[in-house]
Amino acid sequence: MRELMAVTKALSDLNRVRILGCLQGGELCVCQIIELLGLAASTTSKHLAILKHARLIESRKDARWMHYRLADPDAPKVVHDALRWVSDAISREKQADDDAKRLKAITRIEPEALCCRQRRATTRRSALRAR
Amino acid sequence: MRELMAVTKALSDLNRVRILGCLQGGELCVCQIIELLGLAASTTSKHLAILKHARLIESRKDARWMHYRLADPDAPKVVHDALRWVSDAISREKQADDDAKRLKAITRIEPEALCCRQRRATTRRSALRAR
DNA sequence: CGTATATTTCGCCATTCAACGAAATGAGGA
DNA sequence: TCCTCATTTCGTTGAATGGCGAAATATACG
Repeated sequence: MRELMAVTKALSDLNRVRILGCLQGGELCVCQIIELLGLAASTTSKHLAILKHARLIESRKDARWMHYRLADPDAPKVVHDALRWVSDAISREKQADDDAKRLKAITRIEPEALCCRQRRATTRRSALRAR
Repeated sequence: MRELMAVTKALSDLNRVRILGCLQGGELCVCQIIELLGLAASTTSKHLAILKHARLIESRKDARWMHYRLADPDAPKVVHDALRWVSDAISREKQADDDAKRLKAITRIEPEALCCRQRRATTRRSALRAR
């Protein structure tokens, strides 16, 4: 039951469902997910941790970058079936379309440049606060 | 998306998932669900309202009694598929077994007598507090 | 009509959770 | 080794949620 509830709780947040939707197109770097959701890096990281804890997603570290992807087929049946259900459900949502479009634009930017841009944005915010 | 998130949020609570599990055996009276979960009537009613709002369950009023059952097959696809997924997942959980056993005992009591018993229990609690 | 009663609604409290920024971590590269 | 930088962890805050009892609602029965 623990496992099942971890999955349902993971699915009960819009931003987490959006993440799953976007990962259907293949694995993504954290900075790309941050950009897509428009949330703080720390918040996004937490969402990813919750999804991972439910075993809905898996991760791969590549140098400084962390990539996330949907769970492999060898995941527990509960997880696999959940993923199938939610993927199918999301695909019929307008939000998924919009996200896919935005994601397309985001993936055109090199991850390197994207992170750089995000860094500048947060630095600017800090500077504003410090005044 | 609204509809999908209503479903995932409805599924994100253990007691609500348990309710769905028990309704697989057919419709139940509210007092039977209250007895099974061991929660206050008001709390149970709220859970049922959330499940109904997500369209996972439907209700039928019979005189003073309200009966709930799983959604009919003509429910939206998201709902129907969710119900299929969660039903399958629950069926493999020990909790479902335990609940089924307890439910069997509960359904042996006439609903009339069950409500009566619950009423006495709350009255007694109120009396204790009033001292 | 008025009483009894099954369920829901309301108001409250404690807990959980999503969001943030700051600090910590850890992996490259100078 | 020290610096840079992508990501995570930590601590805090405000909003949402689950729990309860009391009151309201709605239905049957005298």
